[in-house]
Amino acid sequence: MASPEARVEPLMGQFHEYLSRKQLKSTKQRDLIARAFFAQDGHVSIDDLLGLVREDNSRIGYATVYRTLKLLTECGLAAARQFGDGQRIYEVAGDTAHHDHLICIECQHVLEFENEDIERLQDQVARSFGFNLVRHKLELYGLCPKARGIKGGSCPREAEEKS
Amino acid sequence: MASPEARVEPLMGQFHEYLSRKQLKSTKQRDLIARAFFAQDGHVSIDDLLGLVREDNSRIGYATVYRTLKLLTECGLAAARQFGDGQRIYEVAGDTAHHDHLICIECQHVLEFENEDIERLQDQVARSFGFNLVRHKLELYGLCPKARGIKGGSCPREAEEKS
DNA sequence: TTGGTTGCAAAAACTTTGCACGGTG
DNA sequence: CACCGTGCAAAGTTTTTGCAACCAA
Repeated sequence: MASPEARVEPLMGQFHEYLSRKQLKSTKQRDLIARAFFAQDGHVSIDDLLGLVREDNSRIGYATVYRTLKLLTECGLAAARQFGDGQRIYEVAGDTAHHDHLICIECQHVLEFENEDIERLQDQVARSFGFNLVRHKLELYGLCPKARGIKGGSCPREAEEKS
Repeated sequence: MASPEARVEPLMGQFHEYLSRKQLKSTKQRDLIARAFFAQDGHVSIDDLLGLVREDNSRIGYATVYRTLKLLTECGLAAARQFGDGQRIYEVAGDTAHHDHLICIECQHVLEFENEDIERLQDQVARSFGFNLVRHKLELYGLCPKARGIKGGSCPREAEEKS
């Protein structure tokens, strides 16, 4: 997967595209917040993000961060999460928009895949409920060949680490 | 999957076991709340749950519901979850494996669905990578009929609130 | 110019906590 | 009986909203 730095620009592009499609405006604040968000590797809380953007512009307030994150969520570039009883956090979801994940529960390796048939069915399901599908998240958890004990089966993680 | 009714007793058993292991007490309120929670099919918000238990005992307050749900989370019988920007909701642990979610990004309503074709394809995909599929998580995000501006289109959330 | 946008502060929503009383072990 | 749990209300947190000034298109 792309490193955090490398993905920032493409994601900014998607964000701007969404803004103009919706006739919304690009502003310094939105850009600053979105950029800081995309550059994060893992999960960010509102406070984290506010702290980051205030390094650049100390006058930014919570409201703008909340509003921008809401926009990012609407266009599928961010996803709200909550682990346990902790506070709400956001994660970059842009890279999950067009491919899905296959995760080995043994070695934790994550493979990405795409499958048109599944996407088509997802669309059908959404339509059958009267919904217009915007994005999706699909995660498959299973055992990789090695973990299954297949002789010669390789663990995708090990195979990759050699490179 | 076990029907909601069928699983209540075993889960109550686990809960009581946890309580006694931790030297905590069983009380009418805890039982009432836990039972109502386990009997739910999908997701429950604190408010839903409070409403349910108040049918039986109108003097129960938020605090007790929060405290009980915290206990249930600690012992792994409940999981806090958050879809989009909506409020925190809880679901019965282990209940996520067998249905998927369709979420409106406008009104935050969550519908559950099952689709055998999708599941079959997921299995195929996993197999094509040499994986043995154990479980999955699929979330579809879109706009409900009303949010799409369809005249007469109803928001699932509103439709539900009438009942 | 015409809206959408921002920052601030106030309001609302959501959770947690302190305390006196009540109930379980 | 000792102590944990409960309900209530108050306190804390987190998130949203109203509004006048501002800024991008």
